[in-house]
Amino acid sequence: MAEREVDRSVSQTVKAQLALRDQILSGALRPGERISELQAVETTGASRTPVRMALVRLEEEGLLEAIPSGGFMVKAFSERDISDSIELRGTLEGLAARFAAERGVSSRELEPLKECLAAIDELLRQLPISVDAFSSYVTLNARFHAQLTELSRSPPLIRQIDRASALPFASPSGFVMAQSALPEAQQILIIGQDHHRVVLDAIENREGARAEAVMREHARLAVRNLRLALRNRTHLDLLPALALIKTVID
Amino acid sequence: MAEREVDRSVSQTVKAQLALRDQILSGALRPGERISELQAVETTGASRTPVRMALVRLEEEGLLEAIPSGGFMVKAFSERDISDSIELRGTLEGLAARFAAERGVSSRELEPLKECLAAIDELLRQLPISVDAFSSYVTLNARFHAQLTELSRSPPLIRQIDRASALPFASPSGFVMAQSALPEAQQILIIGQDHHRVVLDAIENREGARAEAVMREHARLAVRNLRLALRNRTHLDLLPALALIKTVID
DNA sequence: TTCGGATCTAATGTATACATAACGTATTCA
DNA sequence: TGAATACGTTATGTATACATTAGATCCGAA
Repeated sequence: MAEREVDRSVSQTVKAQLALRDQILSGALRPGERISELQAVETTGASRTPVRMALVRLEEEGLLEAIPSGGFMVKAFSERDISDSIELRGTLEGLAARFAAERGVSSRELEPLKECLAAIDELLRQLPISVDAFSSYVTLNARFHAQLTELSRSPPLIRQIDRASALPFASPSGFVMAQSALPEAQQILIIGQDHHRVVLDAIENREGARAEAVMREHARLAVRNLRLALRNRTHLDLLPALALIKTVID
Repeated sequence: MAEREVDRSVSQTVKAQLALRDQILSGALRPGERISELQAVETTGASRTPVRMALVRLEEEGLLEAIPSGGFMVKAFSERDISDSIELRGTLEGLAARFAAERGVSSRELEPLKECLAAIDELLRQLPISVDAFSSYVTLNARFHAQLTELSRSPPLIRQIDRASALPFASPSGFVMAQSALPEAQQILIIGQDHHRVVLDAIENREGARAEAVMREHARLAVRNLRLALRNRTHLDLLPALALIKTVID
């Protein structure tokens, strides 16, 4: 085992999980295909025990499906599955926003959100938006959503949102990069940012229903992105986990 | 290993998972307490490998928490955690009801739901409700909720609802038995059944918003049950997973 | 030629041995 | 007497050997 540098700081289980997830998302493992443990042992460098642990975790994560006779296979997702997952995430984020609004949030807690908002404003100031700016947007957007979720101060809800966002195509920034080449891209970013602004305003004014509705609509934006990206198939390579999408017969 | 009858039809992993879950819910393992693998090996009869698999699954299920330095501990829940979990479940069921209403459901698909409804009606006809009837109600209620979830025809959503209902106190019937001794019990059952009736009507008429709102309110009924049960501490022994609730200093 | 059965192979499920890290205790020094 | 360090014990993380089961292939019979 001297052939491979083993980083002792991370557990073999985590390493195997990351490696397998990469293989799944990159398409090296095809949907419907049974994952061979022995093969995974070879590609990840971990032994069977941590590999099996990683497989169980990836199943819970939603990327794998247990085969009744034993073992796991890569899950396949339809376009409907993906849009439903996004709407699901939006519904949960809506609940988080409502909790935040109803339960009240101090201006101190709101501070980092507003900083995030201002940073995105800064990004959008210069049009047209560069690819670098898109990349920065993805980071800031993810941070905004994470912080917003935290505002609910509800550990069970935060946990569920994290789980719902674990599917790469369901995450808040899942389809942002995919639109970077689309003509509608800049408009969509501007609209999305307005959603961010409105939801903070609603939370600040303790308007629960408004905060919830806006977050739901915000997720719908991602669904629109998904549709656009699948229609204009030119930049599908920017999509994460494209390999998991059941290709419609066309 | 002749000392213990091993049923080969179920995997050791599943057996260990069931046994450990029982121990957690019955309070044999206390919240905050580290779960010793070796001890679990002795009590479950499985060896360390399946025990570890079971522990990972129970963590994903939400009953256990990973300890940073290694191993797992039993999770503790506050009253707020539980009511949030119920509201979370209600929100997801609301989404399922809305999907069903918006996407349309054939009368053939609605049939089993209506049978379930009629069976509960039959139960409620005779007042006061016996303990046996309560028990039947729990079964029928669980079936109704499961079938309703299926109506959404959304695998990702069904999956999430199942996960949200895995926590025993968050499940649709989690607090039904707890109220069996309360004076308000019969009213609550009657109201709950009306929710069932209304949500089916809404779905049949494709009224998405109405179906969603009713299911949310329906979950609120469970929250009220929780509050009532915790106030009247006489029949707390009927509660599942009571042992997991952080006792408020009183 | 096709269907059924048997055997063989290879996979997963399980058990256990080993290594490493963490925690507790005891002893020593300040 | 208290605190810090070192050592020992016990836990978890990992690797691997073994067993059992499922799937595939091949042969034979109808």
